[in-house]
Amino acid sequence: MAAGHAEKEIAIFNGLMKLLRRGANPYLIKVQDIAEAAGIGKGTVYDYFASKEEVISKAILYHLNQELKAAFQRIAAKKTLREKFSVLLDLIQECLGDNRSTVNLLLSGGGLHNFYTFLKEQQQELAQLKEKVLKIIDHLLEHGRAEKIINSRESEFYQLMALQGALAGFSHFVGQRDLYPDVTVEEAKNVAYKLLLKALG
Amino acid sequence: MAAGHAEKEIAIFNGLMKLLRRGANPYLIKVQDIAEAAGIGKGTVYDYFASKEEVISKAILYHLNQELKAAFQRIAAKKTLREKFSVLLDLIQECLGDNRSTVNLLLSGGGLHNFYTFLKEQQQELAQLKEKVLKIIDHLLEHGRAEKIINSRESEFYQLMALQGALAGFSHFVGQRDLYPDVTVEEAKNVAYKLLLKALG
Amino acid sequence: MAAGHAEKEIAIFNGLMKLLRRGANPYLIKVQDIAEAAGIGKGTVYDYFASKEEVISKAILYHLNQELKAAFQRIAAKKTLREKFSVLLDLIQECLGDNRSTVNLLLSGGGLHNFYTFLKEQQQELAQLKEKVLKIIDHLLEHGRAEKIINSRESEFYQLMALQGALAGFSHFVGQRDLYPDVTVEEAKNVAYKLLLKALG
Amino acid sequence: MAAGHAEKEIAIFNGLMKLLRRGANPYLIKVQDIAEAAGIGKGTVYDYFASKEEVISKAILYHLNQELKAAFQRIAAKKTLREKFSVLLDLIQECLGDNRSTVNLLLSGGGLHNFYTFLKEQQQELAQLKEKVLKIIDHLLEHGRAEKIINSRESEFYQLMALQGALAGFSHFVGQRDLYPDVTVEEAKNVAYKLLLKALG
DNA sequence: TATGAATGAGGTTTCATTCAT
DNA sequence: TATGAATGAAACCTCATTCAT
Repeated sequence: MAAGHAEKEIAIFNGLMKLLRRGANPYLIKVQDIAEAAGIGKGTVYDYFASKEEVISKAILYHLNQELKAAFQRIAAKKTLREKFSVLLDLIQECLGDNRSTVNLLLSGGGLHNFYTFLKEQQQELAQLKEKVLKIIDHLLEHGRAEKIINSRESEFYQLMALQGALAGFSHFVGQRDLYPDVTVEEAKNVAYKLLLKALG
Repeated sequence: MAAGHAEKEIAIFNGLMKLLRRGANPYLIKVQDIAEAAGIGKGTVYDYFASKEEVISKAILYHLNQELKAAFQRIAAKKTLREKFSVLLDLIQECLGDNRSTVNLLLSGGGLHNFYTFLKEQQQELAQLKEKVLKIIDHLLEHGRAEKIINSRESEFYQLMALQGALAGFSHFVGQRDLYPDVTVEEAKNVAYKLLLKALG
Repeated sequence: MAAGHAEKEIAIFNGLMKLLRRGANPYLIKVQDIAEAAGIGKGTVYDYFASKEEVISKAILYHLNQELKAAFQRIAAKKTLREKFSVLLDLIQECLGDNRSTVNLLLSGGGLHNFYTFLKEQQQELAQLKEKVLKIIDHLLEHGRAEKIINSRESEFYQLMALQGALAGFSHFVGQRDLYPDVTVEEAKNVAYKLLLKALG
Repeated sequence: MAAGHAEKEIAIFNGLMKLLRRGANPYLIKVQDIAEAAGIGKGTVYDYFASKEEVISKAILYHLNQELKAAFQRIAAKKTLREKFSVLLDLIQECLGDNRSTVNLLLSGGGLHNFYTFLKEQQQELAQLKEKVLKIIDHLLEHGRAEKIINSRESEFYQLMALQGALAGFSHFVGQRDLYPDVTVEEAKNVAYKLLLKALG
């Protein structure tokens, strides 16, 4: 995916993400909007994509891939589980700061096609993404086990659910800040880590 | 909300939910579809609602209210935290069985307006819903404390996040069953409860 | 026309005229509006008329007939040409005071079907109206001749055009008062009479 | 107004006028009709105008402007009042020949918004038109005074009403030819001129 | 290759008319 | 007889897509 994208395609992807980050609803975006955001003509969009649905789907997937790759690098760069987890929480916060991010939906039960139905036509890409997410999760769990912070008595499924739970708890906090006016992000991060340790320690 | 709805309104609400439960995307539903699903004429829809967006928004909110009320009753009917929690997990599973349920979105960070943008015009109703959800959460936590299963040393925020986390972990399992072909629902429920206890016990 | 109208019909006619006098555009009036103005149900309108167009057409004609009958009586009641002409000008002014009167259109070249296309389906009634208007005109001219104010040297056509002209001049004044802020109605009436005399004296 | 109109706009204006001259009622014209008359697609209409009402209003005003400009030129080209007045009567006749002309409404008391309600949203253009009409009237009166055919003893208002009256008398004749089967257009024109002279000579 | 003017299918909405009560 | 809830035909308008330039 990294390769094989024409310069114009990237411009379109970037334009579209600008729109989505600005809070635009993918179902309500017009081809006109996409062309404008990319700084190209409306017809040009169709020189690179077969339909509006395809542009939007591919743009979302392209950027998710980018974000996940960057995410993995930022996480891998840290040495300890605590730091890695902290970076992951930061990433979640950054993404949820986007009005309707994409990453947060990966975490929820709904999955990405709840975000944009037509993504389900991109099964292959979706599978790749899922794998990338799992790779990150696995990376964390493995590290935790290596550090002896996570004990290996529990099943892999249990460990996964524990991690998901800690992340989802934090996601919920970020998404509903108004419910917790007195809680700082730092506190919430600590709580999430504490939950992780209690579950897996 | 329960009261004050004409018979036809309810018919429209029910028809619409039938569509949504069948996996229809609210953004792609046509007024024609709504009328057909309700077994009425297209024009009749406009005798009761001002626009398509209004019908869909109000139908979603109406049914969420119903579901939450029923949920609370089913939960309240149980005596122990373990049973209450189990019922809540069952509810989540039932809802996520719906192709794109509504309840699961309440749990995710995104919130309901990620499900249907135009809901944000129904602020009042949305606030009511949020309160109902919190009431359920509170009910569980209180019971847990009364049963001495949940200790009161941790902050309320911590308790909330722990519960959210356990629920979200299970939601993730239900939404991504294909990732865990060997795990039964019963096992997943047990894991979720175990997570809850470890976090709050 | 005077007879043969059910009480409800009259109510509908009166309601409609209330709307028209209020400035409503006959093309934009809804059956709902008509029913409301008449204080009856929408369905009832169709117990008395075959279509919306028919109601409106017949209402207009009914009221024009009434107005013309009253007009003739008011004019006939006066003794001298001067007085009769003055009353006619008063009538014109009253009618034009109505936002979009009907009488003024009789005077213009366009004719009544410029006011409401569907009137042309009521040929018979329209002919009756035209005759009533001519009767009034003739009544004035005859009186003028009897009073020796109008000389009989000129052709009947000439006399008609002269009268029409004087009336139209005044109509124009009434319809475009803003063009003549310094001219009083009384002055305009005098000018109109002067024009008549000059033309026919 | 002549300038600043895209080629397509003019095509739409011309198509619409074709419809109106053919006797179409502006309230009953469909966007489809407009597009067909202009030989373009339905959507294209909306590339140039915001709504059906706007197209129709602007088309009417555009053509009235054109007609009035041409009218003024034809009148100004003549040397004597008699000839100028004769040309004006010819113009009236030509316009009234159109089933529901526009010019005739300028002459009647009703004014243009009786022709098409939505014109009243184009106040600026309407004012321009009124001025053009007055300019023509003034041009005639001035010439008459210069030729000593019109004496200057009477007030300007009187002169205006006299001219309006003569024109309206003729308009009435043209609009109601069936009432005067034995009168030729030439005779009617002579009568109108005679009325003018009697009133103003 | 890139464009945006043009298109018309298809959507939402209105409202005259019907008909069960 | 009188009603107004219900209907769906038909209107307006949008916007994805095409294609001549």
